[in-house]
Amino acid sequence: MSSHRPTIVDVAAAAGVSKSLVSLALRDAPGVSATTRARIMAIADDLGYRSHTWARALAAGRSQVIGILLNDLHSAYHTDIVEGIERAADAAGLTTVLSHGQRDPKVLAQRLGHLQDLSVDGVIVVSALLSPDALAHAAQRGPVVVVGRTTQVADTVGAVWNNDEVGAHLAVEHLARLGHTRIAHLAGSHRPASQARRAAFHATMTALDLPAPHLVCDDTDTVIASVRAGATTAVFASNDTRAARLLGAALDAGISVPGDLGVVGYDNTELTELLRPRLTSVDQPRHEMGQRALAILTDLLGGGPARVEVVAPRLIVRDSSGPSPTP
Amino acid sequence: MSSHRPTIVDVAAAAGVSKSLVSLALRDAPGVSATTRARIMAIADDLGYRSHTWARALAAGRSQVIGILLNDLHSAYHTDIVEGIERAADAAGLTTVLSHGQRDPKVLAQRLGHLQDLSVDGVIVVSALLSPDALAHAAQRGPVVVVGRTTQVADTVGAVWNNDEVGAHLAVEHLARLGHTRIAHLAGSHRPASQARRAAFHATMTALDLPAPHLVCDDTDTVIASVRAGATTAVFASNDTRAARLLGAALDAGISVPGDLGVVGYDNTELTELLRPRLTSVDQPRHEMGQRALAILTDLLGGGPARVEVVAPRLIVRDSSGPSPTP
DNA sequence: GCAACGTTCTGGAGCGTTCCAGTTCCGTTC
DNA sequence: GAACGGAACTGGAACGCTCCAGAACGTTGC
Repeated sequence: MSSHRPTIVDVAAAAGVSKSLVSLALRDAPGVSATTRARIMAIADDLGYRSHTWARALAAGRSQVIGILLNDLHSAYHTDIVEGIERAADAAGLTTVLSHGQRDPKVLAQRLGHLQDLSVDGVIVVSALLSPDALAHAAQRGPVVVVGRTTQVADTVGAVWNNDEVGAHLAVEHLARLGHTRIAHLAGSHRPASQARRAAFHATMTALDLPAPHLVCDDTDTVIASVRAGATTAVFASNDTRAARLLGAALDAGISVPGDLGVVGYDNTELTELLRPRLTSVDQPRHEMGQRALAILTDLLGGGPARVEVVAPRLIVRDSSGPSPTP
Repeated sequence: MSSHRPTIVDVAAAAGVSKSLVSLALRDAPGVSATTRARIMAIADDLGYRSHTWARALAAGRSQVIGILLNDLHSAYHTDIVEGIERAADAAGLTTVLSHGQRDPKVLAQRLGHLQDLSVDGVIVVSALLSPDALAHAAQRGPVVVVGRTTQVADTVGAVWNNDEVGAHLAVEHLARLGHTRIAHLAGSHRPASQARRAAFHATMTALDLPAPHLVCDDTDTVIASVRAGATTAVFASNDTRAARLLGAALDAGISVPGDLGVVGYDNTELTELLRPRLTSVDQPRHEMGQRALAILTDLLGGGPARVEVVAPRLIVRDSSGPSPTP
């Protein structure tokens, strides 16, 4: 009645072979006859044997486990990326564990450390909040890939992000094509992705010859005031949550969307379908980004160089963007 | 230029003491003089030593890591619970790792197995999708606490959930007090929590002497049709997402909320503030639930019995519920 | 009939840590 | 000055596994 978790030694004893052979058999390694292997497998199963991941890792030097660190769990955006990673990891026979950092760079860095303490084989950071320094530092301990735009870092860190320039361009062009000329940008933080979207907003406005000044601010009230004053008829928001807040504020202010105001978000989260009007948004291919991140990581594990991949976004048109009101 | 991660042996060599002493010093164990301890600490720090969690776990038989399994990452509801758990875990000096099961009982069971393969000290399951059998089975391998209502299981599994009866009662009573008599229930799945809410809906309707029949269905269209027919003026939805869909459908159908239709959700997720009108909802004390789950788990680790705790929800009134339209 | 070979299997060392039973050293006490 | 006791420290076994060198055995070829 030993309540002990069975080990390969137990299996070996039951099968009348050495523990080494059990190890080989269970790992599908060559050098074990088919019949013996089958017998060992059956006995292991019978005993309820499960391999002890970390004992294995300790002995083998690899754990076949990768860590995923995400910004926070609240974000609908990050989770699809995680799914992409996990699907690819499953296919590659890797296990994943998650951790998250509550949107706080300090916590993120700490959790990244914890993850690496577990001696996972590598870490994928799904967050743009970690400084290049922190990433480079972590990369000294083990392979690191970041999903999310960063200012370019040490070439030891792999990265995947979407092309924010293209995304912003798609959004603004779409609004312009609907006849809007007074387009504002509801901007995000000062992180690289937001910066890029902001810069691309300006560039596109200029390229399309739309009349200056181009209103850019990070504050809903200012935008609403501008709409009321007739100085803005459409807004490109730097993400869906901001767009949702703007939508709420517009309805509160009696501004009809898309009648008086066209709105385009970014990230194509599930919010887009829950809000009314449904939100036009720029979609990042999140699953694909996750897959690519894992591919970069496995290459890194195989001794390859860290590379950066940039994927293309596309615009999903829904109800929040319509023709410009005739002036 | 050994790129090797430093071990206690390296630290011991550098400090000119035995590895045992280093181990003691780093763990703050007694039997080390203050000066030696300080010296060892300094040297460890210097070398960038970090303890190898799983080697430690292997030797000590405990890892000080607990696993958290969640339903899926998309759910705004679960994430606060996780935060509650993690905050408590931090305070208790435990590390956490997450995993999730994509809303699929099969995947959940598999991930639960993976988590236990990592030989974490215990697992908290934040999902109501796992069968009592699966939970009991997992509990044989190690301590398990579930957050979310389950039909009562083996007394080896700890549990926390909110009092759905009280929650449903609060919602219906609120609507009744506003003058609604024709209240429908937009029901959830057949899981225990939904069942309980449904049953409590009926019980409350009866207790309040509201006229039968009490419409219960899980389909938005039917509810909308009933509102159109004048047979329903208010809806208690089994969760916020369902309520959000109903809100969308109502607006699509030209039904004004709360004018023609009062809506109350459940879970008080962030959706409640993003939607218009803002959603009245029943709040579960999610942080508290997470904390309690961890408390139960640590008691379990200490050899205590598994217990079940039920916490009280409360109603948060917002804009989606207003006085009944005069008939 | 014997060497050479391939296949299957074994024993022991080692991964980084903890734990336990000692050992050493120093200050007290009688 | 011998005996004791406690604090500080050490060495080796153990945790469950992998890896490697080599043993055992049957086949093949000459």
